[in-house]
Amino acid sequence: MISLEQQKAPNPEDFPPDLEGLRMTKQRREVLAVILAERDHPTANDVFSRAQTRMPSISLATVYNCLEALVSHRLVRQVNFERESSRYCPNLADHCHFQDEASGKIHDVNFKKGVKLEDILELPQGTEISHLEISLKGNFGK
Amino acid sequence: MISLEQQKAPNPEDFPPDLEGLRMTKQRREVLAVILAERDHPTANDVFSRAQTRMPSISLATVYNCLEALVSHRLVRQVNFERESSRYCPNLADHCHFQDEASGKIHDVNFKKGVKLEDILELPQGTEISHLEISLKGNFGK
DNA sequence: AGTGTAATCTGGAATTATTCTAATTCCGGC
DNA sequence: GCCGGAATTAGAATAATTCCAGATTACACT
Ligand SMILES: [Mn+2]
Ligand SMILES: [Mn+2]
Ligand SMILES: [Zn+2]
Ligand SMILES: [Zn+2]
Repeated sequence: MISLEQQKAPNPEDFPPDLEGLRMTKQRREVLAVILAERDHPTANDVFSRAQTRMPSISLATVYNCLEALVSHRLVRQVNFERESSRYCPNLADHCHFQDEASGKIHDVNFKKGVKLEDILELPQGTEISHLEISLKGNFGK
Repeated sequence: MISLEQQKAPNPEDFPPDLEGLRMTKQRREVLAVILAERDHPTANDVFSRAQTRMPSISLATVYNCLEALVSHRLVRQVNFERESSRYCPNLADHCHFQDEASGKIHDVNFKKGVKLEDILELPQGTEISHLEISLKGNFGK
């Protein structure tokens, strides 16, 4: 498991051949390394450009394939803001996203301790949540 | 203001000439009436088909224009689920959306009384939220 | 090492929701 | 009734993503 505290860019070669049941190909390693290297929520195109610097032959279709594989194996999170292009996030902790309207930057926002969604939403008995996305926009303080 | 409890489809002619500062044209009335008539979160295309039954000359571009006008004047809410096409909702109360994976249906979900977002999220001092979207998927109970 | 097989990768075409454009029509005020 | 701006329209354009079909690679077994 890759720590989020990790500061320097991970070396793609360091990933085991099989992560969470996903066979790690050269391209998947590179895409994952790109996403872990910076926590700026890049788009597929951003990932493509960055991956190309070390792997000039990678194709955009492959980046999409890898992202889909990584997301479905829960190694990366897909982040959506309204109808903008999807972004990708290496933070696997429960969190949501805030886009600062002035800078365009997307910030991770954690839930306060002990908060459960069932506590704040009027969900009928027996509801099971399989997917949740919370997206905020505005002026991010500090 | 149009009540949400309203059961029968509203007559487009009943809307005043100016709603929330938005000039109500024939097409905008029709689009709004379509959205108020059923609470099923139709897509732009759904709205287009329905509007055509009473107004065969309306164009899809106009439906998009009207939706954008209605949304930006807060008469209608735009609802997004991941990368699916946008849907439109007449419920102006604070609420979020739950898509039942079995039926595909989208349900409105209210917040419990007295819940404030600041209570559950770790937002830095001075943050101002201008837009918020919460989308859930799973098995909707009941 | 060599072979078979399935998975993956690739470049380009296709898809599709949405936006843009430019011409026409409409509307409220004079 | 006329003017000017706003709205509508059909169709073209855009852009993110997905699909496709052939080439490449990786793994399993000999
Ligand atoms: Mn700010
Ligand atoms: Mn159900
Ligand atoms: Zn994140
Ligand atoms: Zn709704």
